[in-house]
Amino acid sequence: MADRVDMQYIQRILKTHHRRNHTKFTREQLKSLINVFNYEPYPNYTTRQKLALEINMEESRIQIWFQNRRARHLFEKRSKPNEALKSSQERRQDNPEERSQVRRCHTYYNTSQLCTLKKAFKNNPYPGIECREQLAKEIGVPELRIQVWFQNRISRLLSQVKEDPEETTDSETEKQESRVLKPHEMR
DNA sequence: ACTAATCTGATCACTGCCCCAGTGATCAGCACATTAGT
Repeated sequence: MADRVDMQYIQRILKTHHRRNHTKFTREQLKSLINVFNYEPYPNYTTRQKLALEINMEESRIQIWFQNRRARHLFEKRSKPNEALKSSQERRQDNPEERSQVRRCHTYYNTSQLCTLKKAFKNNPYPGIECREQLAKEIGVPELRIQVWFQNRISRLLSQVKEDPEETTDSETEKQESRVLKPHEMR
């Protein structure tokens, strides 16, 4: 019985799990991105926004590009440890100015927005791009903030389940959330 | 094959409340994260 319920759950998620379109950067955009990366591999929000305007690309795509670029760079440089990128923590220790560096403004969700997000999470903890965009439009928050909200929520739920797998609750919502499957377990 | 997109877990940063829990933002990923579009 439980297996059948899970299958329905999995099928529903797979059906609605769509990725964002693959972004194709132009040669000029890549040139600008690489230039910035070479002297600032950890650009703050202000820098990313400025760059976004400059190359006419969403700031969220730029943030992801830098994450992927750092991952490749760190992988390539692992054989030469002294050339590795400094972590953000190390950089902050080196440079007190870094401590006041601009992070993106904290997003505050009101009760109604949170209610919508929680309802959506209950229905599908791994929403695809269409679903996230619809939610973003519905509650008036950028799509990437929705993605981060879901990432934090699933992450905290999974670590909570790991910490106390025996935990049982009477709440139907929590019961449903506690049987969340990881994406690779769905395939 | 290359690389953008996504996921997980850890940690930072800030808020509201009174010392720490809650939560959004950011980051790495080490038998070198995985998945999927081009």
